[in-house]
Amino acid sequence: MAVRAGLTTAKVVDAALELVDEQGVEALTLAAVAARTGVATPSLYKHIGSLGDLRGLIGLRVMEDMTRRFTETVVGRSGDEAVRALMHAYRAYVQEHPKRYAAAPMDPLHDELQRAAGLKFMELILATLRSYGLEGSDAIHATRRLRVIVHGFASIESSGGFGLPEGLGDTYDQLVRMYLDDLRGKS
Amino acid sequence: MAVRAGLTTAKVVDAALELVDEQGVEALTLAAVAARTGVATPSLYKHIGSLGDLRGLIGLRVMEDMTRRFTETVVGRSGDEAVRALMHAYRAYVQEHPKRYAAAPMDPLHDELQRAAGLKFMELILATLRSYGLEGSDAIHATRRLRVIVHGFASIESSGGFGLPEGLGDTYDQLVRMYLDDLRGKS
DNA sequence: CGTAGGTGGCTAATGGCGTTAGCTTTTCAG
DNA sequence: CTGAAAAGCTAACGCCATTAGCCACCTACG
Repeated sequence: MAVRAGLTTAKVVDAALELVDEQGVEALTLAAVAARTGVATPSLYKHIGSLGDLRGLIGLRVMEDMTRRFTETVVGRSGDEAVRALMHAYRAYVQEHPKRYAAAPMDPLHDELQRAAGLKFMELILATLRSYGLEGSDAIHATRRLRVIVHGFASIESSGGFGLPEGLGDTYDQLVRMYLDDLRGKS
Repeated sequence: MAVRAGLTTAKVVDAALELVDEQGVEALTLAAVAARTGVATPSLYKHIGSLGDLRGLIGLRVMEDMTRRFTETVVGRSGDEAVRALMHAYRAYVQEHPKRYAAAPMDPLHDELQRAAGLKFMELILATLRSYGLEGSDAIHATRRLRVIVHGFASIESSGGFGLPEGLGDTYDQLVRMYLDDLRGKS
């Protein structure tokens, strides 16, 4: 009689991600996800291996989501315009999902599950910088510098780390300009 | 007969910080702190209000420790030399205590307990930038930019977020130079 | 149309944790 | 020397993750 919930791993991740968006990573609990999906807690184990696994899946999802959006943003652009678009898309994503950002893996390359997604993101940055003709380690350093800036800003902003929200857009514009000036000065 | 442990709040924080340094923030548990201090778990409540409080105290301690060290570093220097010293001291601290950095509060200004320490750190940055003669919001933006860079780099490095450790010092040097070039260009 | 097996759900139970209550013992001020 | 505050303890509760074992549904195959 009673119809089944019809869960899948993807639906569990969906619910978990909603929960994180609404209440933050600390609130991510199997009990809460089970309640949200209308199932008893142990039933989740039919779809995920553990809470740690679920965290990994959420991180993967976020990373893929970000990379997909940023790719759409960057495609068809080049040079400074592409870099500006990428950096602003990064901030916009984190502003839209501030709680979620804390669930994004900072070291995707060291996780078997997330490695492919991490590489894809790295390659997106490299591709965005292509028109600057950077070679070898110069390209790596430039990628790292960009990542430091976007992550540093997003990390602080999403956790309310800037005292006042006033003029944050200006601060970010300055960071983007600083990065581009530096990039041009080296090319 | 049996001699008392003679705990104090400070000693509890000491033990907790050691634990964090050794095993990471996720391992911070009242049970573990109790074991390390040779006391039963509930006894800790004579010295702290809750686990959350202890986390706040640890964050405060780290922030004060950082500010103290950076102040020693910066005192007696000015201009580019001071900024370079501050930024490198920041990285050095996080390299020495990578796990601990995850326990540092990112929004100290919004916590009653940590606010004073957060302000002190902010003022240290402002003082370090003093010789550039920045006024009003320019000083705020410059402070934010510096914070974004040092936190962004330290955060990624301390969590193993850079694929390879190779050339990380070069990347950081480039970031410092980029920041200084930008600062000079604007002054 | 039926039936066997796999799949997805359930309840019960375990162990670790934070926290509270209430008791005992140490310490030390007067 | 004494009494009370301070600092420890044990017991107990509830929440959580996880495991074991059970049952009902769905489906593929006869």
